[in-house]
Amino acid sequence: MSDDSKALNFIEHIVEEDLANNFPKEQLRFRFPPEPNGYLHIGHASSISLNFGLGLRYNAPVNLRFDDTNPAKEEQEFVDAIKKDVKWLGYTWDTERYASDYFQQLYDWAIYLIKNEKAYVDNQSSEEMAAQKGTPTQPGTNSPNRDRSVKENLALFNQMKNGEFEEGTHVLRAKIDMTSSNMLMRDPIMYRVLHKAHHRTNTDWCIYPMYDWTHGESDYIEQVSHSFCTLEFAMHRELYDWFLDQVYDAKKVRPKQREFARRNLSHTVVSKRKLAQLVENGVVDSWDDPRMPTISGLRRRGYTPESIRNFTETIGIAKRDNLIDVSLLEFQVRNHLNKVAPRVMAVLDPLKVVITNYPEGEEEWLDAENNPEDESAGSRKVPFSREFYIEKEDFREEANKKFFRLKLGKEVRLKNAYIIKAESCTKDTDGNIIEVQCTYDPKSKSGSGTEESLRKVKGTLHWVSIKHAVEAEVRLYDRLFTDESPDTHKDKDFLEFINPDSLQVIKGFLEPHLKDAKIGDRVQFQRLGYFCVDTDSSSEKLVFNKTVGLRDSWAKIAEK
RNA sequence: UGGCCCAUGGUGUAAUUGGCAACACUCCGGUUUUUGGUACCGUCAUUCAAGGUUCGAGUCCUUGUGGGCCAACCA
Repeated sequence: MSDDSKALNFIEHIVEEDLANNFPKEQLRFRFPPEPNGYLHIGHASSISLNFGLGLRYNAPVNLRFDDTNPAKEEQEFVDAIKKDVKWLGYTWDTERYASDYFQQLYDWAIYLIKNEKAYVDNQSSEEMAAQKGTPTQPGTNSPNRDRSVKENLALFNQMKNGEFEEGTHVLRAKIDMTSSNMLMRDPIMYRVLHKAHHRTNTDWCIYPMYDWTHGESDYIEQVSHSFCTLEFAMHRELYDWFLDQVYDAKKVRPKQREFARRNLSHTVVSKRKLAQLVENGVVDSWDDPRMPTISGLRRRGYTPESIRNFTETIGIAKRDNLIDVSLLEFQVRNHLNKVAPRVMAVLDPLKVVITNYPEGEEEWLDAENNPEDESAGSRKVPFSREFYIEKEDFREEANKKFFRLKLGKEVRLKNAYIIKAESCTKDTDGNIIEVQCTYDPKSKSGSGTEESLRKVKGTLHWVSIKHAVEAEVRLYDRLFTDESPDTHKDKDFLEFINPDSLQVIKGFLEPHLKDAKIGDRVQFQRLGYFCVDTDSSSEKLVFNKTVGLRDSWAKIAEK
């Protein structure tokens, strides 16, 4: 998976440098630390690939750690979903950890800080504390409670822990520097009172540690050597280090925080909060709606773990702002599915064709190759008869030379079958073409080896015998947002850019063996794209999702 | 008015740490093809700007310009 010949990203350079400076390779340890307050998305995939990729590269353990310090937002449902997604992506964690496992240790350390006069209880309102905080250009002022005695702080903190105070009335603060140019160093809050049940510790605690107090210490407890997070935490590093300094034992590994830029994908949002809004507002059906950029949404859409991993590898890791074009993601699914997806025929916008010189009532089962990219995939039989469907857009009464498909008086090959010639067509009262009459060349059967079968005709069409067709619901997806970067407009909310046509549900006609398709099966509808069987599918009602279309150079020609 | 981070083709990353700007995608053009798919070939940047150091600068220095981040009892 990690190829030594491949260029290193800046994170890997940092690790290499540490190794070169005699950091013991056996002490390398990483972690992936999601908060269980939502589902993982494509942005997390980068972080997952980075951390687990590092683990694979250096044969080092990687912990899955849930950053569960806020019981108001976190749920077991999310823990389960996150574990499922990481596994599905193909990664294995060393141990499953929870920040909540460390509540007692964190509490003990907090007492230690109080005793060292590095922390104090503040019982001002949040408004008062905010006022004292100052601004980025103006220093803050000290809290009147900053010089409380150790004894008093200990007593108050104990009361906080024992549930004697209401939420919002008391906090424990680190005593650092109210004049620091880094706002986070202006006596940050370590603990707040929250009378809420936690999904793991239930009501054991009513004081909960804040992120900054928890994260670095958790890394330290787990002896994580390198702690990678996104750029918005860069300013937190100073605080991360300060908290570590308070408890650090020089004989142990001292975790190092470094930051990388979060990956932004075009035409979507990559923020748990905003994705949650899409679900709550009913813009999509669920977190795993196939239009969502969540791991579960991509899975349901038909993406493979390999394609997502290859995507994260090709987009890399860096520190600059970015907006990754979805085409890089789409390329990876096509690339993988091209190798593994069986080819089948399906008509999504049917036009009836009748072969006037083909015997009525007769049918033939023709050989069809399952995958030209994979000989071992073998072949199957497809039924052919006098009446079948082709796509409406594959027929025109007349068209110019660039149109290789069926037109009156011209020939076209039916994939795996015969060469046919359009003779005439019939229309309804509105002038819509409703049927095309053709003749076929009986000697032109695919694979028969006859001179006629070897004839070259410019176009080849997919088709489905009407009598044998299996019907299915087919869900076609378009990008969720009309703007390539919907959440970067100062004057407009991202919800204003919702694409109203992101989902189109149609009826498709499939070749018969597809009636046994199972949920999750991925196939290529030839000439159309890759599709997979949706979780809503059943034996009574087949449901397919369009994963991604094939590259379509005809569409580009047709536009001109 | 402060602090921190960043700047390489249309997009995303590289560049043996000072030595011929590379890879993938996209776009455009072509070859092959019983998928207008796949595969294959080709075109597309003197690295934000201006100075400086150097035999030599994407890489180091200075200044400027542009962008992002920083004041939740969120993570």
